[in-house]
Amino acid sequence: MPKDTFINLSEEKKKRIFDAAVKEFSTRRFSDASINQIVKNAGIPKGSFYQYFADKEDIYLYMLEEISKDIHEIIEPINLNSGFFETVMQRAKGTIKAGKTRPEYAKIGALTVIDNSDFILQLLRASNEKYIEIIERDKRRGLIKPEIDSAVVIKMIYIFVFNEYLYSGFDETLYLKQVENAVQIIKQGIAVHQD
Amino acid sequence: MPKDTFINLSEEKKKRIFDAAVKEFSTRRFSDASINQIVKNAGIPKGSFYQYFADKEDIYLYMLEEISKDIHEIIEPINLNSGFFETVMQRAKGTIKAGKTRPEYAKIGALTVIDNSDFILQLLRASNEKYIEIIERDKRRGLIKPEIDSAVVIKMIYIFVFNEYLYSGFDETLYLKQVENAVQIIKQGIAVHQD
DNA sequence: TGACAATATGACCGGGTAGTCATATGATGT
DNA sequence: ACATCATATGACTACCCGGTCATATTGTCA
Repeated sequence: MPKDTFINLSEEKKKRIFDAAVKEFSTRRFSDASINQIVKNAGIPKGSFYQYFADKEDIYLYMLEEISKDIHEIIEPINLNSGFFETVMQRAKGTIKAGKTRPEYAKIGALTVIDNSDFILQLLRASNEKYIEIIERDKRRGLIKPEIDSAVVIKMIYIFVFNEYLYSGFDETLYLKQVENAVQIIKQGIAVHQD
Repeated sequence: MPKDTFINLSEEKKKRIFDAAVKEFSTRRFSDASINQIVKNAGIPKGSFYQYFADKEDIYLYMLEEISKDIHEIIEPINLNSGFFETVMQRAKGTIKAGKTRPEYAKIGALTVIDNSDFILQLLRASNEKYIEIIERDKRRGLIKPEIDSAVVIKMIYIFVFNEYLYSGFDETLYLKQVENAVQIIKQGIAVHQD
């Protein structure tokens, strides 16, 4: 977490630094992002950065927290009672909605898919666990075949959804259509069919 | 393509340079790979490299060609009459077989998935077209639902198959099991079912 | 006002990168 | 033996990076 010297900064300055971080982390993967660029964009000296944050991971986590606060005001919270497929589509639509007002946020997420640094992998693992739980619940509910490997499904969805956004050139219509296709295919593949 | 000065080199020296390229490109993505590292590992001066190759793309393409020659001696050629799913599994098994004797080759392929540089994207696009054709043929044969978006399927398979190899820590058994699961799910999702 | 602590600052360090170029070496033909 | 040409070489340029640190500035309290 940021140091006290950062916390005590004026809101204006904190905003400037946050914006600079968003700009950099939405352009380059965490691994490639440059602190030099961030300080340049924020208009603060290099030395000051290290008065505020321990390192690159520190400011990245801070940025994610701020984004999380911001995003909750834009998109409706995910309905915890929804099944897995609905949750994924809700998530995809949320990505688009957020992407419309804050395109950078969606890009930050998309860039995590092509970053296999230990730091990013650990972040993703935590986020995936939530979805694994939903799949397991759907299995208990008799909605998803019990023999399906949750981890495989998560990977298919996660990688596809984000990579697609990255490669579809952030074209929302195309993206949503492709995700819908992918979800349909997987749904057909793993759902219990009533015949 | 490499310059004549390279072509004229002794086989031994060419091999050394090829090996150095394989070592570097199997460790870091094309975008991150370092020519300095390659020349260090090959034991040639920096200046010589530029006598042999135009740039990083040049040696990468040369390396791919050499690998392609080498690989055809290891794995059986893909049966052109197979359906899409069999082709994918053949490909996955080929990856493993090649990975057993030449682990670096598989890693080079895996690293392309997390590289979205223009150069790599262009290479992948060409390779994907082959598979799109196979899917289209299966549609005509009545094996795959005609309404399925081939591009979506390709992306699911391609990204998953390679990413999985990257993240499964190159554990062949785990990898093959996961790919089989994924293919099963997609097969269930896109195949025409005889009921 | 003076003293002390908190904060700001950018030059600097050691490391990396791609690519160039003047010079050295070696081979070849006369 | 000499000239010519192909090739070999590594120092060098011009850039990037993360991180440090001595010094300057500002704020606070007595």
